[in-house]
Amino acid sequence: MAEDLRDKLGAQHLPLRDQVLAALRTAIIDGDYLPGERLTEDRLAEDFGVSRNPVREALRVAEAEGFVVILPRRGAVVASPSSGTITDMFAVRERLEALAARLAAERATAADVASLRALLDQGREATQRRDLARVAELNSTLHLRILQISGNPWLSSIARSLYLHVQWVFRLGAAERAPHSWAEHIQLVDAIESGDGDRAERAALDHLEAASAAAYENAEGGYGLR
Amino acid sequence: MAEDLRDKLGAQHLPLRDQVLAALRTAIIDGDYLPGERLTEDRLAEDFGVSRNPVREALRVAEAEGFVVILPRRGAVVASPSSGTITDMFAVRERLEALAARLAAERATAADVASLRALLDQGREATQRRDLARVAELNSTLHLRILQISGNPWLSSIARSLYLHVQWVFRLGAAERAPHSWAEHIQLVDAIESGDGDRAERAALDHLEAASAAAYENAEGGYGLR
DNA sequence: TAATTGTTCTTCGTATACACTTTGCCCGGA
DNA sequence: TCCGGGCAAAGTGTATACGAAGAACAATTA
Repeated sequence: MAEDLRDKLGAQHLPLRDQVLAALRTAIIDGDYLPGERLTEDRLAEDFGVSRNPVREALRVAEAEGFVVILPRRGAVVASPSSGTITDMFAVRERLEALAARLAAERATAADVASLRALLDQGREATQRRDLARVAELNSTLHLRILQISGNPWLSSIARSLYLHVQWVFRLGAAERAPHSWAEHIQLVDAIESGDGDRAERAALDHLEAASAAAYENAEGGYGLR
Repeated sequence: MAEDLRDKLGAQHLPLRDQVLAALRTAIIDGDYLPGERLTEDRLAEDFGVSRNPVREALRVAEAEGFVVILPRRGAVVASPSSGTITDMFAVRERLEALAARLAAERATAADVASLRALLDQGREATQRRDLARVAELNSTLHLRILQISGNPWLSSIARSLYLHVQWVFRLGAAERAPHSWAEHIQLVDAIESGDGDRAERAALDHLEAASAAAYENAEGGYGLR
């Protein structure tokens, strides 16, 4: 029963509210909770096997992150990304990831570049195996790694949050984008390795432009959820 | 009108947690709570005259926003911005506000421009009265207004949060930046009115460059807090 | 001095209570 | 059938109490 989950959660040293937040985020991103769906505190508390307090705290943060909308005295619902949201998110993401690419190019150590190359290798392999889920995961890891290499915590945390949302909207809209983007990733890593900020920024912009276009294609007629 | 009613119904009641969050933010920004200062739940609850629950929820959001740091089982302390923080924040802000200026230029209605001009007028007046606090406030309002006009909610909320932090760091570092930046603001509004995105973006960048330089000057030796 | 123990302060999570709103439903009247 | 009133259920917002566990710090002991 609930104790099972609680024991599992408690075994780790993270506060329950964080566990709940993480679980809530992934549940939303994975589509377990659909946009517009009502999230009552009691239900979440039961789902996660905790009391209302950790749930409430997690909900507030989830709201700040844009995953849920909270209406006073009416409760929380899963946010409903509109098609306009895609445009807006990509407009911001474009700027931020371009900056990240530039900074990464200017600051990357040999070890940093090596870690990126390793990810590319794994990605190539996963692509050959047609393991799309793994490719998507590596894709994500690569982006986050570049953000980390940029060495700017603000940039990193903001872009990371935005990236999560993009994934969410993607998944909602349609199937995942194919490993198609991998060629662009190679360009990007090459540019970062070269240490040429301009070039890295351009590569990032190219990549995002393609990703954005893909997002639109997928989104065609895919957002009738509300 | 139906939506009017609906908005009013729920939105009328400000939950305590939101009031606490707002109060906490401004207390931190105004320096009432200094970096590194410990924020126990009991104390905050007493300070704000509420129970601990709203305080806890506000603290989680404040953490997500970067105003406090919460160490598990140890509690919350006011975040300590380092001098590196300034560089990082401005790097991000530069990109975001440049984008905001461009979008604002492309989308501003006549009424939007008029509201910006009104702010400029009030600013000029306040400057003549040497009412620095008011100038700073108008300054802030102007920036937020431009973000709003940009019509991109993501951009707006992210940049807004960043802007609050910049204010905070400023205030910590030294006295406020003078109305000196007002001339740049006029340039910015002119550019937005012209509808020329490139020009608006350039104006925003110029403005931020100057602001950034000023921040550095002020920060010289001002951040011994950690 | 260094290690150990104990005390105290807090956080973290649970549980409970209750006022107040919102929502949904039933019902009677046009 | 449709409408609106009214009523009950559901759910949030807030307060309060309590216990377990951890961290900090002082006291004690070797």
